[in-house]
Amino acid sequence: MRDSGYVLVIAEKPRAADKIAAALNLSGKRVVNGVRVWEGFFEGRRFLVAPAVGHLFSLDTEERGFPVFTYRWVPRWLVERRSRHARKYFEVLKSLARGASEYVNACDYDIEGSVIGYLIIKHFGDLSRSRRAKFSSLTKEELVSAFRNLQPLDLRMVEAGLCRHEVDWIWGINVSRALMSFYKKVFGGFKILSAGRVQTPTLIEVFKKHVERECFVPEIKFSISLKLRVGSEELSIRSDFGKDLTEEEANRLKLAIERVGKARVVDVKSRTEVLRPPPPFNLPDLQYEAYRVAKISPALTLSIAESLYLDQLISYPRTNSQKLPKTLNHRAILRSLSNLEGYGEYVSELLKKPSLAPAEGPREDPAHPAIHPTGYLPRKPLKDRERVVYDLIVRRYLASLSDEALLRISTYVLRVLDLELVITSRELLRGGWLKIYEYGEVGTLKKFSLRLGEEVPILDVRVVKTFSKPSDAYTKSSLLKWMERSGIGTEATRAEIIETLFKRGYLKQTTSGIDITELGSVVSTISTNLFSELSSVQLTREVEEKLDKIITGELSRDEVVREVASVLKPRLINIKKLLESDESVNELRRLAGLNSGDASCVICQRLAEFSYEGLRLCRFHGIAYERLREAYEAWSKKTKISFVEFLNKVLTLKSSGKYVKEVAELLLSRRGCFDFHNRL
DNA sequence: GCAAGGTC
Repeated sequence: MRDSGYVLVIAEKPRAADKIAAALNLSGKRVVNGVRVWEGFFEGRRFLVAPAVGHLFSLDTEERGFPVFTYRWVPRWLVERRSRHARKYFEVLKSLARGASEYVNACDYDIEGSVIGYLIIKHFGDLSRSRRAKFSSLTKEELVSAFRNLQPLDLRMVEAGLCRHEVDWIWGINVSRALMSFYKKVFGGFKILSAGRVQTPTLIEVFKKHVERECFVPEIKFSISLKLRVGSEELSIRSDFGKDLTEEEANRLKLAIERVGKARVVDVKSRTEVLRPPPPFNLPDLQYEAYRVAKISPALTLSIAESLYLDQLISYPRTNSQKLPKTLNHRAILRSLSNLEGYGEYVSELLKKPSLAPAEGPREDPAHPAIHPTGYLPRKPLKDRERVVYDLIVRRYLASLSDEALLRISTYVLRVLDLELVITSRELLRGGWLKIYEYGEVGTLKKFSLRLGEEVPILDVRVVKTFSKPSDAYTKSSLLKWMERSGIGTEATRAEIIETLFKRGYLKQTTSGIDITELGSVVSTISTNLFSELSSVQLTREVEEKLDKIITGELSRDEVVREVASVLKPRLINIKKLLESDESVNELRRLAGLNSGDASCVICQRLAEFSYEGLRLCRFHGIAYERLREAYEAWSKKTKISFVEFLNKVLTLKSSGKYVKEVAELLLSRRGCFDFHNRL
């Protein structure tokens, strides 16, 4: 009976199903219910290949409120509004599974792919008649070999994957619900709030940046600005000669340099720097560059890349790889690209090269190669931003196949008095890949030359007073980079999670970048106070370690899930008690960093956590106050300035933080009450 | 409705 049936091969997505069918020579194409499926014989057996569209099942619960630890897998299209499109794939797999005699999970070989295929077979088929196709790329060779050597179902990978889903669900749903209850109790009304293993550490990172920037007091620095005549040109240069100059020292130095009036070249060094071509894009690199070059947000870049991919113009964009397959026919792609306006000349140069080996980066991805143009050309002109992203991908691909660029760097050491001054000339000797990828970061190019022993006239000397600036606010792009560096989220989800933080009203866009809102601060604070694990990237590391142990058989899914529940449950019960009691509003407010009636900041009414000279200050203004004191101490070592003058100066500086300015204003307004000149 | 992860 079994031999009369067919082997149902489950692919993770339609495009993968097409490739698997092509590799196995299954040419019978059918469209069932709008879904492409493939049919034919492979090594004497009847095969049918049908695609999922990522996860077809989702965790869900019927219980309201929290704590909630009961959940089950349900059809995703039933519970997620934006997943209606998954229904037709769900129905087709369900009906094809009925007639199958055997099943092959041929989804991507990672824990999510293992779960996607497993749940489909479990619900619609028969796990005891199932096997796993193990391949790391969708090339014909790998696929044929995978199907000749089908493996038993990878049940430990499946357990690890199921565990990841359950842990994220338990943390996310419970803490989100707790936050919503908190909001209702303390502020009144319903608001959708959320927390999770990836979004909460990201939110807290923005919160920390907010504190760092808004409590920032500029440092003062004195340096000497020199105008030199180099050949026929004037060159301006600023230096403190490696000394932390006081104002007085700087003034003396200025006079001494003016008296000498010239500098002498005492050392000349020249070297050629090789700028290697960049690797082709993975998704994070593309998102970073699209923002840097064209200010397109990471989420929009992904959605544009997605549509270019669906139009067959580029390869699959949700990849982490910076490598291209050895089998890729670069000449064919180049010949095709040469028909596009703007690349023709450069591409013909490339085609003259005897061999074409793309530069590679270290990042890998088991499922997909780096992003590259397919060689298919746009059938109609691309729209503005589509054109920008496509152009970036094409140029980066061409750059990866190009020659190195060469930079001539000459360093001159000048002596004036007993001090040394270094000036650098940078000249591009060979453009190489920079000719097609002009966005390469090479620094300012400035060419000049000097001989050893030459005297350089000093035309002008000034003392310059500068003030330091805080680190930049995050942008969507740099925040995404931070997530990537911290190892949280995946290529496909990071940008979306940043958008979620905006949608919740936790983050806002300002002229200087991303900032946290009042609501975001409240959620950060509660999360830090009550669910500290969720507040750091550490949770992801621990979960990953445990998943690895499930894969090796050292731990079971049940053990891991139970442990998570045992950590969460008492705390959820505790906060629930607070939420149900009428006397606890003040304690709840304290946990959120809000004032609790008795002790509030004299500036902003938040919970007072510091007290200085009888001034009650919240954590923000308290930190700002401390920073002001420290900064004044440093300033007064360098320049004669009274505390009042210092405060007034801080108020005029753009880089002073908001909380710092508020504290400075408060102190100035109360200067009659405090004798702080001497106290500091 | 709430996560994070797939994919359209």
